[in-house]
Amino acid sequence: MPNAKDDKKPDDVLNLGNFLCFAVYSANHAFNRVYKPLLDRLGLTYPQYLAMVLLWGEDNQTVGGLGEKLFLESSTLTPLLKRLEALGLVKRSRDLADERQVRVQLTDQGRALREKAAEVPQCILEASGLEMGEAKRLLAEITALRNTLDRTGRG
Amino acid sequence: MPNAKDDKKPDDVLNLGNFLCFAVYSANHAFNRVYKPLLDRLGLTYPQYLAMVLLWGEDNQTVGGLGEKLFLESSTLTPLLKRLEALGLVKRSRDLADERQVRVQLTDQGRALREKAAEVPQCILEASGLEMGEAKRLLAEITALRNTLDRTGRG
DNA sequence: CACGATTAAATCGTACACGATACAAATACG
DNA sequence: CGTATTTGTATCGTGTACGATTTAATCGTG
Repeated sequence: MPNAKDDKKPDDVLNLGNFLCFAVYSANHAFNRVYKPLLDRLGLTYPQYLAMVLLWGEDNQTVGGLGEKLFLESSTLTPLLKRLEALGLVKRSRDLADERQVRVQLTDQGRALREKAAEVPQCILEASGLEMGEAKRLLAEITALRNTLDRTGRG
Repeated sequence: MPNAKDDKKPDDVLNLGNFLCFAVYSANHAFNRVYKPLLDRLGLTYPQYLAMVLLWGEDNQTVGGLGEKLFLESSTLTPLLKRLEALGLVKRSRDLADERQVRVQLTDQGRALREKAAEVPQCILEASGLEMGEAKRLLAEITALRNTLDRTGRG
């Protein structure tokens, strides 16, 4: 009788369906597709929406501060924020005390968009098919996974 | 004493840390960063690696077949596969029976790369900090979530 | 058999996403 | 003080990713 630890076929190891990374990768794409029609009505892309959520929570953040929370580099954020500025949702200006930093402020239009975006989270939760409790548990597990991976990826 | 269901501050709803989508989004980026140094040694990007995994499992697939498994459009896959072809890892050729389809075949070099890539999944599992059992459970939950989202995103 | 409809890839335009690099402002330190 | 180093953004090049469109091949129906 084969050992329970060794009786996997070699195919199992390289079957994409068994890749946790691929589950995450494809779930991310699936979220994107669900968000798309909702965000189209706001004129935002998904990463732009995430940046706006942060700014709605705390205005006048620096590029670096936003990048740290979003796990994004300035090479990604700078053009994204410029697009938000071109849309008239934010204003970017050098910090007077430290001119290396750029601060991002919501415009009136940017603040107003918050109302129109209010229903989005509920729509997403429904699309996930999860109860609030399940969603929170899964959220905690995936966040913990991300933090572990991130320590490896940087340490 | 406030009702347990209603005593959340409005901020809770728009706190990025409570977004399941953001957990998935950032976990995906974190996986990418862990994979990068491993895949650099193979000369592959992460999506290219996923495509190769599928081809190692079943050679001679069509572009559409790969796209269905990877949840990617031909507009994404075509250039990706052209890069794999330029690397000498695959060959692309029209299906003789149905010339609309393009079939992707591994070259000897592409097959050989499988050996060098063999240790990758184990490295990733270790980086995730999860036991095999935990990883499998999480995999199943995230896959189920993706499938639910996907039904909404398309239906 | 013909011809409109469908299908499979490819192409194009826009928007992430990152590493490498550049550059200016701020800090450290002799 | 004045220069070396560090820090915060921005820029550039490469590679996804998708929707809209195009093109060519196949299929369906008359």
